[in-house]
Amino acid sequence: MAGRGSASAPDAAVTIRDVARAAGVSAMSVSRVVNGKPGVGPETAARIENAIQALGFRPNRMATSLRQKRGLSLLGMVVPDPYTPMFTEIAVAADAALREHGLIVVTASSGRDPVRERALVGSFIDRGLDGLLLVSEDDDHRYLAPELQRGRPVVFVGGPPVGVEAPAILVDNRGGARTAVEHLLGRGHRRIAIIASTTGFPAAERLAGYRQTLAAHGVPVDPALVMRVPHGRVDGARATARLVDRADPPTAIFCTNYLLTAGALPALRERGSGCAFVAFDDFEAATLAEPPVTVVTQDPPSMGRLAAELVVAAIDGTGGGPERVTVPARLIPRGSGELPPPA
Amino acid sequence: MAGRGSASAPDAAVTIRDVARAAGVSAMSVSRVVNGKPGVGPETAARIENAIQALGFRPNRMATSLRQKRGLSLLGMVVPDPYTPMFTEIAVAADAALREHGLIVVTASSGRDPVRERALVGSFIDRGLDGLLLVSEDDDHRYLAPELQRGRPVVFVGGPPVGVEAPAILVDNRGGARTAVEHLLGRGHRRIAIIASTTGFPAAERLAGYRQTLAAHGVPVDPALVMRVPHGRVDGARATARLVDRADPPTAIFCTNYLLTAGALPALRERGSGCAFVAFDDFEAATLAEPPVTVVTQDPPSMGRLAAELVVAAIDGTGGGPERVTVPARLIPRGSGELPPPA
DNA sequence: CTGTTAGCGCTTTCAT
DNA sequence: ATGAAAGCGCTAACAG
Repeated sequence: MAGRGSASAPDAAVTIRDVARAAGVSAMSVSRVVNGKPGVGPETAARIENAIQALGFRPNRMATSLRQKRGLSLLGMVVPDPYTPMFTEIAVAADAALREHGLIVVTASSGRDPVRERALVGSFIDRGLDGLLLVSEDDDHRYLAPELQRGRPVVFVGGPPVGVEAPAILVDNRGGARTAVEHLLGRGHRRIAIIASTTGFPAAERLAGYRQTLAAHGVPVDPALVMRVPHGRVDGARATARLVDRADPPTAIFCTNYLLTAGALPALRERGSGCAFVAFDDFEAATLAEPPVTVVTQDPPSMGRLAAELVVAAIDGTGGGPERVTVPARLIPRGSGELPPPA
Repeated sequence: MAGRGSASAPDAAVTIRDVARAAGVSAMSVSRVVNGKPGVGPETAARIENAIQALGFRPNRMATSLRQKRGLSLLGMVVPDPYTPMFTEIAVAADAALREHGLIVVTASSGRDPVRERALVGSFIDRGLDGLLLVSEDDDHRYLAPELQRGRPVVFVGGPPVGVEAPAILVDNRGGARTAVEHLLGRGHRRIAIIASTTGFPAAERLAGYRQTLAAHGVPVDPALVMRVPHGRVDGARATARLVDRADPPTAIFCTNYLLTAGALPALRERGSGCAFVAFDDFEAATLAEPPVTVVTQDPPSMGRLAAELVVAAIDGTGGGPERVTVPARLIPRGSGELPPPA
C-alpha cells in the first residue's frame, strides 16, 4: 500500500530517476533504453527493463516534449457541432490516416461560437498539440496569423481561412447547390425553396449557388421562399413549417445542412407534405425516412484523408506552402428529391 | 517578417524571458502578471502587459503543468465509436458541466479494440490529461489499477470497471431490457427475438434481462431468435434478415444497441416486414423512420453531468471513494413497438 | 514590490 | 558503454 491516511494521498508518479536508482544506473541509461537508443550493454539493459516493469514506470510525455520542443503527438480537431455526421466521418478518416503517423486525433466542439472556437484553438496550441484540423464557420481567422507564420500546422476543412493563408480542404458548395437545384428543376419544379443558415461561408455559397442556378434557368427567386435561419434543428423545423403552411407553398425544398434537415424532416412529415426535398450533406438516417432523402454530398472520407496529408506535410515541414484542395459534390437520388410537383 | 529563407524556418516561440527582457524586468514579474498574482506595481505591470501584447506571448502550458505537477486542464473521453448518439450526448453534457471548471473535454474513439483503448488511455495519462471519462466494453481493466491507486481520476461511464475499483455511472440494463420485453409481451407478442452484440457488459446484461423476463412470464426462449453478433451495422442488418426470412419469423424484435439498430431498420424496411421493434438507446432518426421507433433509453445528459461531477470530485480529491451510480431506463413508445402480432 | 535560485522530468551534449 | 552537467519554459520558495 502507498497512501498513509484514509483518502488517496496520491503518491508521486515514478520518474526516470526512480528507475535509475532501482537499477543502479544513471538516468541517461534508462532514457536510452526507454527510447531504444544504442549505447547500453545487454546486462544493464535487462536490469533497467526489470526496474521499469517492477516500478511501472511511464515516461512523462510533457517533460519529453518540453525538452525536445516537439508536440505531444496529439492532433486537435475542432468542429462546429458534434452531431453533424459529416464532421464525424471526416474525423474518422483523418484519425485512421494519422494513426499511421503516431498521432492521436482528439476532437472538441466549438458550438459555432467564435469566441469558444478561438479559445479552443488557443488552448490546443498552448497545450502542445502538434497540429489542428479546423472546421470553422468563423469569418475572421487573422488571430491565427502569428501561429501560421511560425509554422504551426493548421489545416482548414470545409470552410476557408479568412484573412490568412493556410492549407485547406474545401467543398464545391456552389456546384453542389447547382446540382441540387437543377435536379429539382429537371423534375418540373419552379417554386423551389431554400433553407440556409445565417452563419458560415458554406451556407452563403450554397445560397449563392441556388440563386445563380435559378437565374441561369430564368426562374425568378421568390424572396418568400428563401429562409435564412440560425443553424439549429428547431430553426429548420420552424422554417419548414412556415414554408409549407403558406397559401402558395413551394413544391420543393433545398435544405443546406444537416441540422436544419434534421429539423425539417419531422416538420414535413407532421404536415403530411408531399414537398420534394433535397439535403446538402449525407446522413445515415436519410435511408430511414419515408421517402428516403435525396442528398448532395461531398466525400467526407477523402476530405479527412486529404486533410491528414496536409497536416502531416505541415508538421514535417514538407508543406510546399498553403495548399488548397476543392472536392466536388455529387447527388444521390433516393426518392425525396424525385417527387414531382403537384399537377 | 521573421523567416529568413523561402520556406518556414519556424522561429522559436516567444518565452516568458523574452517578455521579461523586452519589459526590462525579471521573468518572475512577468509570471505574476500573466497569472494575475499580486506583487507587481501598476507601472511595471503596464510595461509587461505591453510587451506581452507586442511579442504575442502565449505561456507554454506544458511547462507550467510540469512545474506545478498539474494536468493540462484537458479531460479525455474515450468512446467505443463516434457514431452512437448516446455517447455524443453524454460528451456534450459532460463538456458543458466541465467547462465551468475550466476543463476542456476532448474525445477519441477506441473502435471497440481493447488494445487501442488501452493505448488511448495510456496516452492520455502520459500526456498529462487531468482525468478520463471512459466508456469501455472491455472485460478487464486491471491495467488501470496502479493509476487508480495513485489517485488518477478515471470515471467509467455506461460500462463497469472490471477487476478494479473506480467511480462509475451505469445504466439499469436489465431493467431496461425487462421494460422493453414486457412492453412487447403486453401487446400479445410471444415470439420475441433479440439482437445483441457479442461484446461488452451492457449487451450481456440486456440479453440476461431479456431471458429473465421471458422466463418470468413463462414464455420459452427460442434459441433461434437469439442473435448474438458483432457490434456493427452490417451485423444488425444480417441478423435482421435472417430472423425475418425464417419460416417461423418472430413477431417482434428487441435490438439492444444503436449500431445494430441502424443496420436492422433498413433491413426490416427492405423486406416490408411488419415486425414490431424496440431499440435500446434513443437516436434522432427514431422519429424519422416509418413507423417511428419505440426505444428504451437512459438519460444521457444526466449521465454526462453525473460523470462530470465524479471526475471533478476525483480531481479535487474530494472523492469519497469509488462511487457507483446506476440510472434507470425508461420506454418511449413511438409506434414500432406498439405494432400488434399478426392475427 | 522585485529578483534570484532551484528544479519539475526528461534529453542533448560532452566527457570519461 | 556509461554518466555528469545543463537546460527546455515555467514557477515555488526565498531573499532583499
